[in-house]
Amino acid sequence: MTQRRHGLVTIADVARHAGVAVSTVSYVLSGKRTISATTRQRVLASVRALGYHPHAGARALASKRANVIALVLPLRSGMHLPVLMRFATTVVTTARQYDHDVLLVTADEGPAGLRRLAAGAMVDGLVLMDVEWQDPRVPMLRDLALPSVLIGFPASPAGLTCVDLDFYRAGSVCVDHLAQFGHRHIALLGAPVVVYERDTGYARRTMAGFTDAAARHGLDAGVEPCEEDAEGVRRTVSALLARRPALTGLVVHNEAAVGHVLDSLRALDRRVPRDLSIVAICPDEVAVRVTPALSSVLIPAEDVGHQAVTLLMRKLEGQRVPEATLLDPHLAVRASSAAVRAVARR
Amino acid sequence: MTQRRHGLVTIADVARHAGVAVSTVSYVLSGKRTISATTRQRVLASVRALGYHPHAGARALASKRANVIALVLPLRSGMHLPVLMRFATTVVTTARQYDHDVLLVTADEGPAGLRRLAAGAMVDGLVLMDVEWQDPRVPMLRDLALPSVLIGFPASPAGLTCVDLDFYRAGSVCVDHLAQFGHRHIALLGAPVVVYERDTGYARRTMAGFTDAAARHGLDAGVEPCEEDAEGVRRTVSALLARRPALTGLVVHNEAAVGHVLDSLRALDRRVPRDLSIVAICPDEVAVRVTPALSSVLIPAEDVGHQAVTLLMRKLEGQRVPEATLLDPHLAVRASSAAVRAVARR
DNA sequence: GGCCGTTGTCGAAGCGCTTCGACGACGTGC
DNA sequence: GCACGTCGTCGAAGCGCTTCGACAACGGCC
Repeated sequence: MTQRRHGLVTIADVARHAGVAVSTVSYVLSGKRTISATTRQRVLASVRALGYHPHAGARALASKRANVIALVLPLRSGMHLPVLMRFATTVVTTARQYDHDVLLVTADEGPAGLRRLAAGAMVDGLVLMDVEWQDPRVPMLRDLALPSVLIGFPASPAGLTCVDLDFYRAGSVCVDHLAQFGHRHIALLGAPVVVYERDTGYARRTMAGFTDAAARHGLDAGVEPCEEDAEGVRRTVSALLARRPALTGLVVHNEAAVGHVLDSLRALDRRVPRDLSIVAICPDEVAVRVTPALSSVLIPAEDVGHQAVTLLMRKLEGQRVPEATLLDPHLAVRASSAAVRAVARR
Repeated sequence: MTQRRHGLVTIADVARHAGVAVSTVSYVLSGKRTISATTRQRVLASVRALGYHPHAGARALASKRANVIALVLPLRSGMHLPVLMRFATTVVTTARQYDHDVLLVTADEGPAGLRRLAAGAMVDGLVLMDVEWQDPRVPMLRDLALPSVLIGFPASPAGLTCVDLDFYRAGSVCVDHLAQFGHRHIALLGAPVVVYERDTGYARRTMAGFTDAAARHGLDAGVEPCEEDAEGVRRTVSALLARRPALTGLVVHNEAAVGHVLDSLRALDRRVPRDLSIVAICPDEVAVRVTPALSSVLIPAEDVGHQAVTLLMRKLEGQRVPEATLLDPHLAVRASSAAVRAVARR
């Protein structure tokens, strides 16, 4: 367009064009000193006329701020990709609102990778996605001197800034919903055993929320870890129904298993929601893709991503932020849950 | 670690520590001038001792190379996320091998976003993922003066650098496979009608490959566009089977529909592969997740991502690269395809 | 043995930006 | 009417790095 032959439009070009000093242009653009309205207009007009964009490297060098944050993805690939993708795009768009760009970092460079970014002043801060209970990235965070925000909770979050869905309340909300519908015998179909053994934060917290709420309502409740493959689900479900024939309500916190659960119930000739009400904790996409559509507490990818970036920006400005930010669960009632029938079947 | 109290370790620190000039350190690190072995060792030792990493901004400013490439994701969200994610991580790791980092850019800033990156010298080049037949990002690419590589083919790829699976050959390979198994009556179950209407490149090319190969083998072949929802698939499949009862081979190029296709066939009491052989063009994950596992041509996410970055790096070094890079399809034979039975059923 | 071409190193000049201190040109207050 | 802030602008000093030209030191050559 209006760019110079070879190379970029520099702030000096703008200054010349507007007939002011370089520093004046800088102050107009940053707003760090008062500039008269007339001068400001003139400068801004020149900026537009020349199509000026500051040179990121020069800015970073002089200001000691790169205006870039890193989005650090974990190595393992067990998580739900659509949700992760929504996180990522939300992080990017939110960061842009704060005039920051996003550097995509995979954890496979390990600690050295993050250290490189820090030492090279490439980024001003980090957003770590999908943080696990025992996350290898967390220890290094402490001696890195880079502001960071974690999505998910590690075992010892003291001194860090963490954001996540409030899984405890999510568990409770599901139970509350079933209780309101008159269900007295319920179960939580949870993550695979290994997840509990790994001591993963969110699974435990959901379980606690479920158990506490059930106790509060005086319900007959139990927790079933559950594998994710069709066969494993089938076994778990039929064993559960055989053992607790009075069961009428099911909370499913295992998005991979959701489809198989419905298949199994169909195979066992149990109708949803006539014989059994289901509430799931899973991404909305999963909940509406199956038949019947599931009442569910969704994973608020957009909210979490937005919150994470906002918190990080606050930290970059030197403000203090809460260590834990738990986002309220929101229950969407759909076709899979209904009032318990007056007379118990079979 | 060994970093200075406040602020970074600079090249000057290294020079002082090693007892050489700043420029000498620079030349050791870049290799752009011959340096004696002894000096080099001394400098490298100092680099390690101090934990030196060059300041990215300063380097970008002085060298006019940011050592960062942008990964541009499209706005629409119709594509297969796991594959996209594998693309992305491959791009990141490959870029790292060339000492580059990756800036994540969503297309929702539009042309202005890319222009900003170019003008601000934030990135040295672009990788555009999931390029469509009529992609709004493509026109601007031409006057942007930034090296770029596209994943996928737009309508007019002249002057650009594009990488993708060779869908024409993918279509052919599927037909060849079925023909070898003796199938004479086959069909292509393709993308939804809108995709063909949108004139999307890959769908057309697959179709052409399918049709040409079928003609070459003298097969009875037809193409069926197919919606992605369960009901639409069911309709299409039963209509197809009713219309062409002799059909024994099916090529499915519609990853979202794959599961529904199998469901429909099951409902119609057609066994796979006994009554009907299926070959799919889809990500491996999709192919092995269903029962029976599908013979399939996979989308080589890793190869494509790797190729894209490699090509971009070659362009950054001023080398010429081919405009089109088509990756060979690879057929994985699994349970869903078999020799046609000697005597046709029903 | 003087000359020249290498080889290895140095010093200094920027790259484009931010920021600090300086400094006219204004009111204001007495 | 003079000293004093305040406001708006400027010039210059870096930020940490790359790169260019210069230049000792050293052999090889006739």
